[in-house]
Amino acid sequence: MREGLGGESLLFLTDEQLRQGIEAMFFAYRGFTADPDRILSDLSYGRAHHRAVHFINRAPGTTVNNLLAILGVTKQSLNRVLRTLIEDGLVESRVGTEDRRERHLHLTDAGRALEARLSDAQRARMRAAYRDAGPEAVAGFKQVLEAMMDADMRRAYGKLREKG
Amino acid sequence: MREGLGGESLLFLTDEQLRQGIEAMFFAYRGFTADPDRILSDLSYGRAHHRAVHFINRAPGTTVNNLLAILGVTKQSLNRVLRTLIEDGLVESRVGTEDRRERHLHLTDAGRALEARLSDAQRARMRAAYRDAGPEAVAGFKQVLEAMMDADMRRAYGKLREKG
DNA sequence: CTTGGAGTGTCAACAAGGCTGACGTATTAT
DNA sequence: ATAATACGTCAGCCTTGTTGACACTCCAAG
Repeated sequence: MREGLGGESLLFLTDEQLRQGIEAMFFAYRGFTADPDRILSDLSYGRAHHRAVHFINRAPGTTVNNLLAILGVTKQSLNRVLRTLIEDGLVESRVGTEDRRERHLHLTDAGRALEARLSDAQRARMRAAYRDAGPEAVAGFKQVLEAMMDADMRRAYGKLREKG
Repeated sequence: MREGLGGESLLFLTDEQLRQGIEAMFFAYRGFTADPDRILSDLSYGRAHHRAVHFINRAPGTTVNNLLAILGVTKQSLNRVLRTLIEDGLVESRVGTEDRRERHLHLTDAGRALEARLSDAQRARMRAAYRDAGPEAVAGFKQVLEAMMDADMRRAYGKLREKG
């Protein structure tokens, strides 16, 4: 099996290398969420609100069930977040026309404004990291992350990429 | 500024590319924590316990303050986790010899066993992802993650790498 | 037209794991 | 002596996750 790779070095698969990757993920994820978290705490929102707003912006008109699957939480959990966002006028819930049981979610202008604010903060850090690392590193970064996802999340991710 | 990079393509810095990276981080982090989370929930432990055990294993004899800085939580939060780990005989807290105010943390045999179990699960996924992506991708992956960290976390990460 | 099931919303209760603030107690440093 | 440090702990609050139960609307199949 190792020989099947044509004798190339497999040193990048040592436990120590893997552990470094694990720790890198941990520390990097903290940085990844730090900037939006600061903005959110001023508004007494949390990460769950950010995630909802992000994916509603990404796929306007998405149904609650759809969002549930992407976010991987229970409807009760999502509903609590969604309710505050609707009350605060950031999200609009429209009864479906084809299937009137469904609620289609859209951002209001205020919602889009918040999304942009959060996105900008998060993208600024990503942009700096991407620029520091360069295009080849970025390609590798995405490749590893995609391989790390659960199969169903990889599918969801793929669908979102198509839309982009 | 763009010209300063020698005219190379900067398409990897578009907002759409950045957004894909953001979503990749989100989905990948879920996969990253999924396997240990399953093990932990059977033991009525959480991610916080995993993190503590991981870093105590990584830097045996570390002090509480040290761990606090690495984990980025309050001492009250850490203490709650640490207390259960000590009660359950997974972690040992030894009074410092030089400075007797300090408590030095060590894993017991049982603690090491749990750490290994969690590590193995997490590493298995990382190893699969690394192997799928290949060594060049892994190098890029780490480069981007490191660039994404806060400065102080990058320092902490560097220190841990030296030890490894 | 009735009935089952899907999609949704909501109530209640609970737990993990963050947070702040305050206080106590060794121990060390000044 | 006094101040600062390291740690533990109590109390209380928040977000965000969980289960379980129940009701409502609406679609589709019988």
